[in-house]
Amino acid sequence: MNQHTEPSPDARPIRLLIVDDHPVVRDGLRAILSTQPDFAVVAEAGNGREAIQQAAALQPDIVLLDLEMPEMDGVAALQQMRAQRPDLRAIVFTAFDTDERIVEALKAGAQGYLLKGAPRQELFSAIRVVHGGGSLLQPVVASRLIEHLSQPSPASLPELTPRETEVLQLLARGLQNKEIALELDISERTVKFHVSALMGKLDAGNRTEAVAIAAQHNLVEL
Amino acid sequence: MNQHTEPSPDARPIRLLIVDDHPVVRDGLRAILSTQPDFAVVAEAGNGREAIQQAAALQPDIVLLDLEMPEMDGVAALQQMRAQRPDLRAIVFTAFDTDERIVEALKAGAQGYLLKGAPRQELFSAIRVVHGGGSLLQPVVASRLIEHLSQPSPASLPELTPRETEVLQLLARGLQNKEIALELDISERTVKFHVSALMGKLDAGNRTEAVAIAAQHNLVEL
DNA sequence: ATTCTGCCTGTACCAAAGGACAGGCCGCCA
DNA sequence: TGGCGGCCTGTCCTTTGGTACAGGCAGAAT
Repeated sequence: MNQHTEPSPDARPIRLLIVDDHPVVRDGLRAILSTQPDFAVVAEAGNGREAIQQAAALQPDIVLLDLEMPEMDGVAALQQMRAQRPDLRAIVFTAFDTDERIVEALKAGAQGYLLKGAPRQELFSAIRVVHGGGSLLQPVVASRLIEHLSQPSPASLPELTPRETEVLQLLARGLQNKEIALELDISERTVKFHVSALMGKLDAGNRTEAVAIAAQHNLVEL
Repeated sequence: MNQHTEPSPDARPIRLLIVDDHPVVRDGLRAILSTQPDFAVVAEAGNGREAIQQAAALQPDIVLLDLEMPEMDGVAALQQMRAQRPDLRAIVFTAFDTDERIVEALKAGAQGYLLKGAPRQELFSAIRVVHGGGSLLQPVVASRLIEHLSQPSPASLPELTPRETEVLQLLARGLQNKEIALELDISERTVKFHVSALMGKLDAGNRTEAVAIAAQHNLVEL
């Protein structure tokens, strides 16, 4: 993946669906993309709902979509489309570069993320790469993504003893005290002791909240 | 970020710490990096524990580290180092390209991820970019990351009714039945009813497991 | 008009969870 | 040596959680 796929004019063209709420942008994209012999813009949509219909009707290979739209936003639309056609690939082409938007879009199944303003060659190449099974993020986007991933504060949450950590893992699997006791070969009473300690340290009112908090700080193997 | 930072030979060089369990690799890296006037390899380490000591003692700008190591692996070491020096930046340089490793490393705070075998120019450029505050992933690595993010199966888990979804959210905050009842203005008995339905659909034996499972399929606002 | 489903409620009963209080064993460290 | 922290155990008691069984109401579908 990510290898350079050369345009091959004689092969079947890559079928594209353009989704953006601004007609001007759609026209512009269509014009730019038409210059490439291996691309074919098969449809346009002005919002998420239309996009879903068009995607179902015209079977594009790749959807090029904006995120901010009336009616139904890009992420929701993308989820729908991919639920219907898991093989559909998508490139987000938008002005938004916040980490939340990026993560949302990628989770929804986008294989590419380009910011509006990207040079057209970069857009062309992204389409070909994604069509070839690869994926492509602009470096800026990758940076944002990494910032988002890198854990904000490994601090702030109290230290757990090894034993507490063990108990926490089993707790997260929904085992009850008796079962945990059996698993760790200690008495049920001791398990209660550890669970209480755990709840205290995690500032949880009960075991369920403790697991939720632990999951949030992902110190638990779900 | 990610702009090209040109080498400036007269400026203070970028201080590097090389961490790899193979002496040969360390030697090779040191030799390659020495060809660049703006780099200074200030130390080497053969495992995570050494790396932490060296990082504390010699205050490198950037750590170049392998993941697979005896004594203490790269991820654990990186977490430690960044806990002590949050400004420290790190580039993972390894042969492993599984999505789990990549995500682990990035979560631990790495700003770059290169596979061994990357051309040296790419390595140089990565170091400079990361030192300049940016971050850099090889396209292959970015692809893996995207695959990992894209949700595997929005299906497979049963449909929840709107009411059940509400209850689930509150459940995940650790509220108990009585509190949920108060919140939703229904009887505690009804809450129990919904919780049971929830556990049935999620195939959980108790509320704690239900929350864990829900978190796993991230259908819960933690 | 009937059926189905989501949503709501009740009583009764038993198992599990969690707090209060009290204590023992071991290894580390000043 | 004494103190401290992690770990383990116990009894007693109250509050929650969860199941079983039984039923009502409203809206949508047929």
